[in-house]
Amino acid sequence: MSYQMMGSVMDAEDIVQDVFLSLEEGDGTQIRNAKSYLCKMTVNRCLNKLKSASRQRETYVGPWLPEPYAAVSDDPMDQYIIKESLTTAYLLLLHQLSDMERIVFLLREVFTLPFSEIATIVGKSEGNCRQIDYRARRSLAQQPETRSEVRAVGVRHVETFIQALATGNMNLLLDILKVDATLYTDGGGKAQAALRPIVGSKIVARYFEAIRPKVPQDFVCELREVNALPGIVIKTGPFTFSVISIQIENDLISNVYIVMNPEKLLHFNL
DNA sequence: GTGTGGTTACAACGAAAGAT
DNA sequence: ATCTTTCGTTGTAACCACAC
Repeated sequence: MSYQMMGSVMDAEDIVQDVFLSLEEGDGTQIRNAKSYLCKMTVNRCLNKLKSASRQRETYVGPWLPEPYAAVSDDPMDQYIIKESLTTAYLLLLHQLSDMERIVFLLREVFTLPFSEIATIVGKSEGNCRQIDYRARRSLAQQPETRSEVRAVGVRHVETFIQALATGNMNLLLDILKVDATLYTDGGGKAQAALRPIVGSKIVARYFEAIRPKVPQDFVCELREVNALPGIVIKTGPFTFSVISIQIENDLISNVYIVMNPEKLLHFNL
């Protein structure tokens, strides 16, 4: 939930660690409702971080994408966590909501807390929380579906993608991209990236053609699930150069998300 | 005027309690 | 055991206040 709030793996880990640290310091016996108490601590820390994060995001260069998260183990818990709720598209939609809408929505969705408890956690009236949640759900109603059979197609497309990148034959891309496919690149002003989303299969293919010479010669592609979407991790030596994930619609690629911002790729280098 | 956020009202639903 | 009533919760809409 912390990751869904922040859109950042590092921040989420910091917050969770911080919450557990203060739990150890405090006297646990006094806490009657542990679930609600933990939620409140997490929410407060998320809000604090978001206040400073929103200032930074106002000056963010180019499109902002959530930090990519790739499942690395066969741990069933990881598999559970990485399901549809963490797709890049879904996280992007979540981050279109206001902070309060996102908190109320996630407290309801993830922890299935009653509105009375959510109200005490966020310090608002019960009715207001219901309304906030209702409005959040209405905003999210346009959420794209990600069915499992779509994934198999996605993996095939990712392989084609890698082939196109490796050979430079961008015509391969035109066959698997929707005509109105959109490319989102997040360089955060630190890596070379497009300042606006790129729309149209031909223009997207041309973009990849243009950036191909800039990709280090010794790059290695790893086929990985990124934010529950089929994806590619591009590495040069131990360093992650960029992380690409793709969204499938009607058996074709509708959206391509590329994260090149080195700050968002740090945990891939660990 | 418009958008955003809060309050209030109300219908629908399900669970719990009581009556038969 | 089954039916009825009550009550709390939820989803939704309408309205209001405020900032821009």
